[in-house]
Amino acid sequence: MGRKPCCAKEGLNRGAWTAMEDDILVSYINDHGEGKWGSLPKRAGLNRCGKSCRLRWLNYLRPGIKRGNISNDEEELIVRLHGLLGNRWSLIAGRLPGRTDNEIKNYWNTTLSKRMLQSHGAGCSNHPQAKPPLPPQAGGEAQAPPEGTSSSPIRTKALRCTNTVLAVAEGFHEQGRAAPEHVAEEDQLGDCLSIGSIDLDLEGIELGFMMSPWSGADGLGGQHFGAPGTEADDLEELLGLGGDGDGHGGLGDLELAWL
DNA sequence: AATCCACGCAACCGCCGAATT
DNA sequence: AAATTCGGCGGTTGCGTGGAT
Repeated sequence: MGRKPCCAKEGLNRGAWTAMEDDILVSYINDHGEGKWGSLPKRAGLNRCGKSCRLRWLNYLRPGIKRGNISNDEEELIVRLHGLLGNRWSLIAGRLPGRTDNEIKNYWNTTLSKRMLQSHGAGCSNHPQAKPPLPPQAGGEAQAPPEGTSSSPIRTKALRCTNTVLAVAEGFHEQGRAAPEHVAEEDQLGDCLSIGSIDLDLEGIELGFMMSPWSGADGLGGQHFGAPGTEADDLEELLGLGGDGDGHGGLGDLELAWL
């Protein structure tokens, strides 16, 4: 119900994109902008599925894409963010301007996961096969915070932070938001920080996730938020979610703890 | 020189939530 | 309010390439 039939089974081109297809897609999007992926192939004259067009554009053709040569800073950030967020590739990619979720996912699966295994052994909780921190449905409720409490999960929606937003412990509320959609919803942290040249924002990090046992047990990032087993209340206080809603000092502490 | 194998990457698939009708 | 469509995400697959045998 509510699901459109798969468009990829009706004689459409599949597999690797040709240079001509790329040209058509790029010129069309340059003229008409992104969006309307479902009807784009028809309008652009491409014999491709809309999803395929979107993927090609986002992962390869979009301006500003960095390809290859992931720097040490970026790699370190990926490891840290993966420790915090798990396999939320789009969320991680949102913190790495110019990088795509697909690239980061591939990089993790091919390079970093092996390194993690080597350096942490087979039991490493950051292995990609590790369970996601918060199973969305009923089975995972045991780990989820109780409903109706101030620690209900914050929605995780990847938001790009391509604009430089420098937020330090002092006065970050006055700093500009990176994008209109960053205008705070009440359940979002809505804060950015910067590591070197890499901008971060903490929007959408699930509190429940950060409290999940495996994210901080032996991983590479979670423990920076506090010792494993940190009480939810402590984290709420740390994040300023349970108090007066200001969250000012807590986030400052958080940043310091993380960095 | 030929074959095999492992690796990296691009692309596909299925599902889900948001938006729209 | 329910049904439908759209956009996006994460997992997986398959192909091309380079190194080893």
